[in-house]
Amino acid sequence: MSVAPPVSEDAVFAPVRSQTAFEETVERLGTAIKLGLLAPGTRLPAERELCRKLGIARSTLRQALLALGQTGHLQATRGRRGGTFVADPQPPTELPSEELLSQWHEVCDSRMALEVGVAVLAAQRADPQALDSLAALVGEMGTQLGDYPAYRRADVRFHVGLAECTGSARLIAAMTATQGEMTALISHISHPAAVLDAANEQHRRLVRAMRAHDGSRAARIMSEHVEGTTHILGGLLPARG
Amino acid sequence: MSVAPPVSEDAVFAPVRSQTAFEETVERLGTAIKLGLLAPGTRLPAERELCRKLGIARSTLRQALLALGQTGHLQATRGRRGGTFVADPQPPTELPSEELLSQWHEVCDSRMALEVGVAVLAAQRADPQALDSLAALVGEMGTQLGDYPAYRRADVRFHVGLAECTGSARLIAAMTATQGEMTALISHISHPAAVLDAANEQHRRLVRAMRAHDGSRAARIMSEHVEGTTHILGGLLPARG
DNA sequence: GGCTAAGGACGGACCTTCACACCATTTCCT
DNA sequence: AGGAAATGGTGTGAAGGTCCGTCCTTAGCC
Repeated sequence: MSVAPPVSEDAVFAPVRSQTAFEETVERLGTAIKLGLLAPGTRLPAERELCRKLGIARSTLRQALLALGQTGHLQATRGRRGGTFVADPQPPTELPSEELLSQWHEVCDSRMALEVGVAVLAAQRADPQALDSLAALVGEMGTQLGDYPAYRRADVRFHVGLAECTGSARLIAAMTATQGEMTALISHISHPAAVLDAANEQHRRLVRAMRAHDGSRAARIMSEHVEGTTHILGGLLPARG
Repeated sequence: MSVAPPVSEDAVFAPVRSQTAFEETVERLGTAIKLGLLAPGTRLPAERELCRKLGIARSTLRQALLALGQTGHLQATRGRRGGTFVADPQPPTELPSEELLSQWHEVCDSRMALEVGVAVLAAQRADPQALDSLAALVGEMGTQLGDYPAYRRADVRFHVGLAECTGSARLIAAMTATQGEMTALISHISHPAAVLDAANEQHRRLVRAMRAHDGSRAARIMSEHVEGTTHILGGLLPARG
């Protein structure tokens, strides 16, 4: 019988973050819009149907839609053929919150774990058709080295696409949330074409490793890929705190 | 300008599960107790201090403590030297819920991603002292092949210890939650000593890989380790649905 | 003109959470 | 012995979030 090591109990007694249904809805829809997962012009399901899908009351959903409307992310039209539509992208993205900035190291760490884990699983389950889609996204990024917003949209679809290869709804949701945090952190820094090109080369090698179902190689490449972003952020943001 | 692939929007419109502060508190403390992270006899911080740490009202905290008291996980005594103490382990663990059983494949997938990602990060940041602790846990498991509950407690500490090596609070919390789900799923199946021994051999190799800071090897070993559990569950539970 | 499908608005019921004050019990210190 | 201190136990009311049902308004289609 050995003595249990003093496992850090900070995690157990850490603050309970109780997000309301309203907040979570704004977060989810807002992130999907900002990431381009819901393209401009997309029509959302009707309120009466959407609140059923989300498992919340219509009045709660409307609060969220109203909030997203006021920030210019959504626009609603009435009448028979009406609906709620995704508005054109907002050029001036808001600055990352103080809270997120102070946690940037945590964000990068959990991103590292998630992306590497997803890469391994995705490599195991690689589906030729999905790999072709990913390769197409790599090609698209290659043509958008000079247009960062466009590059980033394809980048997000690439990483979320990796999560989709695993077939796990949880991982897709986690990847979406993580990419949302990353976007908030990196959207306001410069992205030289050379940097984007190097990152995209890693995308290309990653797809090759997945075609070979080589999980170890995929993990190594992804680890380096994420490390690249983390390193850039580390040079611009305050040390971990 | 390419056409965006029809990214699955199911993730965006998935149900918003709003957990109350009460539920989350019961979940967190209950999981920590069931996993043995809070050992029997441990004294919790005083209510007035704990509710501050958790960021909730004292009355809300007391609801959770009352619930955990009624299930026999906690016991409170009054007076100057009083407090709330973790009770002795409950021999008859409740059966996993229908909900969890139906999601067992999702649980194993997200566990795979998390554990592999954590293994890579932990290998990079291996701290000799922490590695010694992990090795000690491997040794302890080796002496408990005939006592599954004791083995499992050390097993949990091992995996949570890996997450602690990363230094990321988020990853520690995620690992704790995942181990809680796994415990619920596997506690009611048989665990022959041979199987536990094989799993522990993987633990041993994992520590060696981490000592060498070999993230790729750590990822491969961890992948096989998790796959082992998943395979066993796959033989006992219904196909994914 | 009427039907229909969509967003928009309101009010009340219910539950959770919070803040605050106070009570009961036990131990320690003077 | 007696009071101070630390702890769990209890109660009350306010505030806010969520839900549900109902109705209104708008716009296109037959």
